[in-house]
Order: sequence, then C-alpha cells, then structure tokens
Amino acid sequence: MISNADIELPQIMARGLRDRGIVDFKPPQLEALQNGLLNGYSIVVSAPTASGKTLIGEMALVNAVLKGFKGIYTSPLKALAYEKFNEFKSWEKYGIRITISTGDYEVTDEELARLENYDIIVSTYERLDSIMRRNPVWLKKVGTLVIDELHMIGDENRGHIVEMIAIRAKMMGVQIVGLSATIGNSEELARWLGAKLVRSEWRPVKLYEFVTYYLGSSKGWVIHIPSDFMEMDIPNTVGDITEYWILRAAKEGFNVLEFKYSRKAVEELAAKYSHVLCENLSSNDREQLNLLVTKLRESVNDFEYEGLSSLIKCGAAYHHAGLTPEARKFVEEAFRERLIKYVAATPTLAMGVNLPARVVIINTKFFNGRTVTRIPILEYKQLAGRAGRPQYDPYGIVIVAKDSRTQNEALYYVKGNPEPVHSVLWNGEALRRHLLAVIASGEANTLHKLISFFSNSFASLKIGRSVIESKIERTLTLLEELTMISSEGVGKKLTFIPSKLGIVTSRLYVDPITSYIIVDGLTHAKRISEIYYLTLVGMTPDFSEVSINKSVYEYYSNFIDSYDSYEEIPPENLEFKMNDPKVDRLRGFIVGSILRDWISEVPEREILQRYGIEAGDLRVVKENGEWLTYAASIIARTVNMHNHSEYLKLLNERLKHGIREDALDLVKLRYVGRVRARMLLNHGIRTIRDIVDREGDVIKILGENWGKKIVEEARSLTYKT
DNA sequence: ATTTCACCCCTCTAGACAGCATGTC
DNA sequence: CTAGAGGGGTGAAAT
Repeated sequence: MISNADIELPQIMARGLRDRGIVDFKPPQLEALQNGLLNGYSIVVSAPTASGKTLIGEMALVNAVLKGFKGIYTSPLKALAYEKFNEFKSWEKYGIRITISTGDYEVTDEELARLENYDIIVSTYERLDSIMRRNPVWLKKVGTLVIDELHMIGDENRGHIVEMIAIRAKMMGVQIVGLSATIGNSEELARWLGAKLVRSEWRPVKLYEFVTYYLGSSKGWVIHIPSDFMEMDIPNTVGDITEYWILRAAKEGFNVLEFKYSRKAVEELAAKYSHVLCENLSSNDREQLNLLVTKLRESVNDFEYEGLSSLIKCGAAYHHAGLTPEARKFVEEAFRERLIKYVAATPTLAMGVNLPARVVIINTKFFNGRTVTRIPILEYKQLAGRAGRPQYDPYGIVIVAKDSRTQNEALYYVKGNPEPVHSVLWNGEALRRHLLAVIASGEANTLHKLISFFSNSFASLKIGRSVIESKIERTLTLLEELTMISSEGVGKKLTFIPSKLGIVTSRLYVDPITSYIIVDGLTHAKRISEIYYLTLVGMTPDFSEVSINKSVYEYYSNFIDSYDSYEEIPPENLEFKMNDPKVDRLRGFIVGSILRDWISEVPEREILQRYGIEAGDLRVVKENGEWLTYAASIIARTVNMHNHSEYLKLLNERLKHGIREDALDLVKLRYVGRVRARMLLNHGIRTIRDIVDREGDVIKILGENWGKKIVEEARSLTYKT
C-alpha cells in the first residue's frame, strides 16, 4: 500500500505502483487524488518539471481503463510520446493494452480500427486532432484525456491544436487531466475546462537560484549566494562563472548545462570550455571519453563527427536542432551517463526528453528578429526546472540570467510570476484550418452550429460573441473562395458543404491555402519540371521556414529572375498571399533547389555547404518535402490532374531516399541507400534481380562484408515475389 | 619593409508537428 | 529602451 495515501486505490493500480517501487505520493499527486482524480473529475495540475505530473495522468488513465473506458495521452513531441509509451508499458502485465499513434504511423482506416483494440493510446497533439476529425466509433469509449504540457495552448505555432483537442474533449464530456507548467492564469484555464486546479511549487530536489550578473571583462561576475545555501566556499565574484562550475564539475563528478538561444553561440561555448575541461580531466575520464569518441564515429555522419569529436574528447558538447536526431541522442545519452560534463544547448534540450543536471546556467537574452528581448519567466522556469538530478544531486543550482548586467535584470526571473497564456486560435491562420476540419468531418455544418462549436473555445472567455461571429463568417467566405466549401440555403438554413478538395485537405492535415496554391500552381503551369513541383510545395505556408544565410539568399534572389528563361518555376501567389509573395516564391525556390539537389544525388556535405545549412536542417527540409509532395500528389488526383499526381508520387519516393529515378528499385533493399545504389548503378547493376545474378560483382563493388549482406537481402526479397 | 594591434563596421541570432486509399453511374 | 561575439577591413604604430 502506498504509505501516505488516504485514498483507496483500485487494487490493480496499487499493485502496479508498488511493483514500480512507488512507496509514497508526492504532494501534487496526493492533492490530485484528493480532488477526485479517480472519481472522474477533470483536473488541471500546475506544477514544476519533475514534480510527478506524469504519474497523475497515468493514474487517471489506468483508472479509466479499470472502469471500462479508454484513455488517451497526448504530448507535444514525438520523443516525449515514445518516452511515455515505454513508461506506460509497465501496465501491460495487468492486461492493460497500450499503444502509440504518431505521424510515424499511418492514419488509414486500418490504423483507426487497430486503435480500437487498445485501452490507452499515446499520441501527439496533431495526431489526436487528426484522429478526432475522423471521429472513429471508439472515440465514444474514451473516458479520460490527459493533455501533457497544457500550457502549450499559448504556443504561437501549435497552441490552437491543443485548444481544438480540448474543445472536443469538453464537448464529449470526458475527464480532462491537464498537466501544465506553472503559468500566470492556471485558474482561468481550469475554469474553462471545468476542472479543479491543483497548484504546487513542490520539487523533488531543492532548487537554489543564484542571482548572478556580469560587470564586464575586468570585473567578471557577481554571485549572490542564497542565504540558506549550506556550502560556504563559493566566492562572491568570479572571473568566468561557467568556468568556475565546470572546474568543480570535473573534480566532483557532476554535470553542467548551459542554455543559450543561438546555435552558433552554443557551439562557441562548447569549444571554449572544452579547453578548460581538457586540462582538468582525470585519467579515468580521459580513457572513457576516448572510448566514447570511437562510439561517436559509428553513430553519426562524418561532418557531425568532425564538429563534435574534439569537444567530446574533452567531455564537452553542444546540442541544437542543426544536429541530426542521432547526434542529439548521442550527446543526451553521454550527458546522462555523466561522461560528458558540460553541454551548451539551445532550448531543444529543455523541451524534449528529461535531462537534468546539477548546475543549470541560463542566458536570457536573444534576438527576436528586430530587437533584443528576454525570454519569458515561464520559459525561464522551464529551463531552471532542469536543475538537480533526483537521486544523484543533493540540490540543483540555477545560475539565473548569466547575461544580465544588473542585479535587477536577474532578479526579475526570481521574483516575477510566470506569464499567463492566451488562446491563439483566433489569430492568423489557425481558424481556417479548423473551421474546414469541423465542416469536413461533419461536426458542424451551419453557421449557428459552427458558432456554438467555437464558443466552447478558450478564447471565447475573453473575446465577444460578435467578434467570434464575424471572424467565423469572414473565414467561411475565404474557404468558399478557396473552393474548400460551398453553401446552400439562406439565413438560418444556411448550410456549408465541404467540397471533395476540402475533405481531402482536412484529412491531409494541410492548410487550405497550401491546397489552393498547389491546385493553382498545377493548373497554370506551362512547362513543368522537377524544380517547378518542388518550388511549388516549398512556397506553401505548410513548408516550415528554413533559415538561410544572407549571401545564399541574395544569390538565389538574383538568380530567380533569370531562371524562368530556361526552366519555368511557379509565379508569385498574389491572390492569397501569406507574407510577401515575392519572399514566399523565393523561399520556395531555395528549398526547391535543396530538394532537387538531394534527389539529384548531390553529396550531402556539398548540399550543406552550398546552402549554408546543417545536417539537421536538411533533414527537416527533406521531411517537409516528403510530406508535402505526398499531399500535393493526392490533391492533384482529387482534382483529376492524374499526370501531375503520378509525377509527384514519384518525387515523393525519390525524396525519401535522395535518389534519381533509376535507383528506385535498388533502395528497396535494406542497407542500400543513395550512395550504395549509385555505386551499383555505375557498374550496370540496375535491379534487385541483377544483384542476385551478379553476386561476384556486387561483392567486388561494395566489399565482402556489405556485399554479402545485401545479396542475401536481395535473395530473400526475390524469393518472396 | 613587415608585422601587430586597436578600432570600426557588418553580420548573425530556437524549435518541430503533420500523410500514407479509391474512384463509379 | 534592451546584446554580444566573430570576422574582415583599415590605418597607424611597433618591430
């Protein structure tokens, strides 16, 4: 039995918790239970990182299952979803069936049917939104929805997805368990959801916030040591605050995490302090790190190895989204094992997996496109929450605002309250996507019903009804112009009917304007080519921004005007402009060029150099290209442009592997990607059949090791067919 | 004659989710 | 209002 629980737990749950070694509940967990978590009451928990929020959600889910319902857990990141999925698996031995659904798996009818067989479904926000739009029958069986990182509802880019999920859950009348960071208006959020609020400041490890500020290169940093901090040997001023903690970390065997909002800066920090570390490593550390570097060689590509190996050899590393997921994982893993003592990171690290360190140093200033701003308190708290590893560290230390110049600048984060979060459903582009989704799914089809649907939104607590009505009406007009919907009847009987294109658009999960741009671009094309298609998908609002440095940008901006004379590219979209139509087109042309290089088998290193991007960025461009060429192919088919559709499908296949058309057959084999496929093709081996027939040649070309493996693969594949 | 150095000006700046089937009278 | 580091160029001083 859980020692401090004054609430009776279902037997299976009690057993499961005990098996996991949970002997007592943490304060927020207890409070959630006391507020009726197991009686189906909706609850919003507002508490710091690592205060045991996940378990609250987990108990609610298991409880729902034990009562015969389904439970859904949803999170902002795939990585987080996988992490929770693996954690929740411990309930499988009690007969609870757990599964995961993210963009890595299809939302086919079969997938939807498959999900029916599970009790707990783990998903990302977008995937859950996508599923809810399809309204599978089993949705009625859902009793509990856990929304992790509920404060994301205020996120400019993705908050509207969270809001839509919550609106639907509210309308379904299910128990909602919202797990949120500490925010300024948690009462408001809870009230909106009809939930009880559990607010807690409790942390598993004591946190000491060191107010620190910089007085310039000659005077260094001033440190205000919290009065209740027990160690007396910390100086009041220090020449380099990061260096100070790194030296202690190397000696005492803990680790240090520094956050800064710039990739370049983060790389520079890692380089700078790797030298400091290198001179202070124990021989044991040195040995282990050398071993680690040989492992690095096998885990990441050449250019990332070049960037990281000299740092890791000294026990330092950087971490940002320019790294491939493999490299990021490697750094995280080594840091967790405390082989790497110091990591300088952009906020990726704080958003994603749980990776605490005893000392967290926070830089708070960043450039927002116009001026220098400071991160919100909410974000500071998220970063600070990473200080202190439960079990390993006696306490956590946060160096508050290393880059502040005065005490007050730093104090702002210690004394201030986290900002409130606001709905983003009504600003900008979100509404048109969701309005279409609601109409396409049949959730509502008259003006009256639509207004009543969206009056459940978080925003409607603040926005007047007339504003909502007029926004909805304006957006409906836009959707009609985009031919996503049509209307019938007048006045009260005015009904909206989704077009075929509208239904497909909603299901593909793209912006209606993306869909429109694709149809428009394909309709008006004269001489169509690879670059035309790729630029077209690159121009759509769904293709995420890529940061391109100025010189590359200028080069292409000069190039684009002369380009049309030998290969046509899509014109600027003037009707439904997103930002600046010229800029959209140029951006499309640049990502289109990147994608074309990729499927022309230009070596990866050369692509990165040519466009001044990093391996992780190329990955993102590639993924966007894959998703949107697929979407475009389906869109083309629904408007009966079958030739375009076929060609886009082909491009989609080529993008997956980064190959020319002639390699499509070969890359079906495991262990064969763009490079080996080309090596084989250069020797006239064109098909899987050829590989089987010319085993000797294959081994000569690829070497004994890989050659044999690949011939084996080819054999097993030809036998099957 | 060559190297060094102080100084100015310019440039640059976080992240990551989504699809996957099929057209008939 | 609110940054800070690095790179490159320039011109003058130092060697």
